[in-house]
Amino acid sequence: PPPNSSPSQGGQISLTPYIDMKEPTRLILESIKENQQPSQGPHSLPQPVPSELDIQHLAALSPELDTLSITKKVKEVLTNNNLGQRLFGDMVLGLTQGSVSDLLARPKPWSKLSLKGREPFIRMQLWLKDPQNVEKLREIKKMDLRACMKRHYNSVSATMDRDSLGAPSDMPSMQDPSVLGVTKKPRVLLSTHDKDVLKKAYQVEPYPSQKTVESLSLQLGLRTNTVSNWFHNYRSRMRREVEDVGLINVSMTPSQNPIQHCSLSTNMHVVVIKQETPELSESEEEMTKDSMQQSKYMSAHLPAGDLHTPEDLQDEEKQLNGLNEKHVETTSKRAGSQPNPFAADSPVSLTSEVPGETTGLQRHLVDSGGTQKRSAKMANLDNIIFRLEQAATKEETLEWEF
DNA sequence: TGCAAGTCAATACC
DNA sequence: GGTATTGACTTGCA
Repeated sequence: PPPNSSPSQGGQISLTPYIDMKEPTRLILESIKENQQPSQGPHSLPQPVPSELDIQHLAALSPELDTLSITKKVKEVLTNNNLGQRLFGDMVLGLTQGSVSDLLARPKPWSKLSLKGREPFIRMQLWLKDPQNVEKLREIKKMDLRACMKRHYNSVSATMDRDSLGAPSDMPSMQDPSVLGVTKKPRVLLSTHDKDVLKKAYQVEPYPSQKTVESLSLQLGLRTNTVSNWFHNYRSRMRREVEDVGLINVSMTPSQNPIQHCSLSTNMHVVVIKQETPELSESEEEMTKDSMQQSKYMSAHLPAGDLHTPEDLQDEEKQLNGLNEKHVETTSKRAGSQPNPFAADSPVSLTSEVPGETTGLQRHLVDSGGTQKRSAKMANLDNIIFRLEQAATKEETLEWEF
């Protein structure tokens, strides 16, 4: 990394925009600003090749990019041209296949990314804008293939040479870490039972004390580090899942998405059940997206306090099993469009700022027709809003079923 | 010191 | 063989 900047987190890059910036960076930034949506076509002009420092400049100075559409486009181009994630990761992003897969499948919204986290998206955007992007990768792929074949040929002949010299045929290759005196630590594979126990412990205590970690590691026969790592990873992945909800639902039709089960905070679950309507009109699909985006918004603003009690958690599985019945019951109980006592002053109010007026979402529903089904949905949405806001003010706990 | 964010890389899965 | 998942690790921050 360059001496005057830090690649990750917290805006440590202390650069003066547009003053010290090298010419290529300025040109690239201008081109990103010009068109924030990814584009690819014959009219694109060749880009200057950005350096590592340029990328960091861009991450710091770039306007907001649409990470979802960037990854969507990248996936499309890679798939259409039969280019693998490994190749793309190696040659374009400087990341491994697993990281590329993760990034493409679960892009974080731009605003949630650290400077370092933004770099791959800058690289993707620049790659998409490069008119020769596919050709370049294809060429590299061909060369790679040839190199592989050459390596294979060499290794075969080397084996034959060894054999002819009387060397053991099972002699380890120099790539083998054991040859270099490095003993590879075998990967820990947690059993389903282990994971179940850890998940249950997480529900009760997402940030376990040292004592809890030790007791869990004893109980499961794992190293304390493994238990701690599991909690770190699980928290991080749960958070990401929450962020995904909005992004994923934008591109997913309700028919593809019968049940949404996600944690809204580290210890709070939301279960959204698709209503059994055979077909949804465009406006109704929009409504589903809207409500999920609202959930996403809320999730980012909800308190991280412990909203579960251990007693409730014991019944979690039962509750999940009986969701359909509960859903009907809850919906019908609240179907009377219950007034929301927190609407006016809640810091995360989703309802109209003017009391008595309908929200944009409500208007949307009214505009799209006044059928009974829509009324039920409106009531259901009221219920969602009401409960989200209750949770935001910590006045209601536990599982939410909509 | 504990945490989040980002990533690697082994393994599972299709 | 390509992609997805996930335990482990590094880095930087508060």
